[in-house]
Amino acid sequence: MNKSTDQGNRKRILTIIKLVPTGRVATYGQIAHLAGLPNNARQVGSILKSFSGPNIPWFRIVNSKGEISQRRNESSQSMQRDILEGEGVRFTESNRVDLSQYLWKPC
DNA sequence: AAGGTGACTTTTC
DNA sequence: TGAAAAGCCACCT
Repeated sequence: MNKSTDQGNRKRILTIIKLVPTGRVATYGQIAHLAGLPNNARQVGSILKSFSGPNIPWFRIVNSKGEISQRRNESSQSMQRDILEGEGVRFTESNRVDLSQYLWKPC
């Protein structure tokens, strides 16, 4: 495996994220799995942290509990929730989304 | 080069 | 049910 492979993984992950439709969410692990990196959920978060480009619906990625992951700078967290609610995603009283309802199921 | 870190997940109690 | 621990792996010091 060479250097270009790693960058290819990054590109693959971003490509998958772009496929998540409006009003739906996906988990870090799910994205990693679809990108062919089954045990690299953490890397998905790592990439989203460093790369915030256009056309990347980063806000549709939540953790396995259906909640918005905690981060150093919490400014983007409230923004993430606002955007999702704007797309019709409802949050429970425990600040989680119902994955059985909103989780993206690729066909 | 070796050890710490983190926008995670799964298992264990 | 839920908190805590263990597992994981690319990145950064």
